[in-house]
Amino acid sequence: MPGRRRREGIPCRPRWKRGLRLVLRPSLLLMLAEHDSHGYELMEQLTTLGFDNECLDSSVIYRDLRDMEEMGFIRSFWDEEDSKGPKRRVYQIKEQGWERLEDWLEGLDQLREQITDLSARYQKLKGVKGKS
Amino acid sequence: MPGRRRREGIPCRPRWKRGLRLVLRPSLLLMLAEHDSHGYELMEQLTTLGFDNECLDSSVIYRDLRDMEEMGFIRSFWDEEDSKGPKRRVYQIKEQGWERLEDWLEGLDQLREQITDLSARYQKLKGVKGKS
DNA sequence: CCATCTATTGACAAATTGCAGTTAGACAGG
DNA sequence: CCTGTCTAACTGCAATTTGTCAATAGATGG
Repeated sequence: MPGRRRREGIPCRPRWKRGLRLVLRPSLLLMLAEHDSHGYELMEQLTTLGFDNECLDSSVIYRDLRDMEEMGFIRSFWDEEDSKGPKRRVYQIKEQGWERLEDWLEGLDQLREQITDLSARYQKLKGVKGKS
Repeated sequence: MPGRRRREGIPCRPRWKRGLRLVLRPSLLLMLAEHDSHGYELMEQLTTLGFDNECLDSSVIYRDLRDMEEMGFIRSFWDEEDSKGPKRRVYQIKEQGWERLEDWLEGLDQLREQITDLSARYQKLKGVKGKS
């Protein structure tokens, strides 16, 4: 009945989803850059990018895809081929999507550096504390 | 009049504030781990951790400090010494704060790895596209 | 006494998220 | 035929988080 891919009643270490969400859009866009795909497949493939399926509600993925379509980064159409099961909405990256992907990755790279610095500073602090 | 540190009317490259916010709490906590401090000082020191003051409304910092106090990671008291200017609320890290800092940094490290993977996969893809 | 800098707080609209539910085709087993 | 399960996509809403603006207030310099 649920129609979604998520263990029920499990909280999923509270607020780290938030961080993961930041890379979700870029991740989806990258996968679409690799090849056209539909929501359900993307959702399953997200594990290859470090996501934990048990903790990601499928509605989030569909919603993000919709949003990205509205923003003009991707386009979609209903799958022509009769694959068994319900119809699939296949997404395809657009030129604007490539540009945005590049932007996003640049931003994420900055974030990565920030984390590196933060971590280094923490290690240094621990070193000082440890010696005293 | 404004009482806050922010250029007015400047949008600040739209959606990357969101990413920065993810490291804000850990950053504040780290700075407090280094030494006790008050909101205004912390705000100014944030540039040393890659934040852009022009893009961060001070109310955000104060709010986060308050939240962290409520969560039991830090404590605060009004500054006794008569430094000129208005009174300062000085924050101090608690034992629980050290623990949480460690947790947060661990989470951020995972995020860093995720970004690294994502980036690598993008570079690989560009390589393939370039050669064809 | 007026502007400016330091310092903190409050209030509210807008955006984001989590969670649960709905629809629906296909297929397998009893 | 009925039931359950898997695939697939979508909707609605309450709760949380965030962005932005405004208010307050001591001190200082002209």
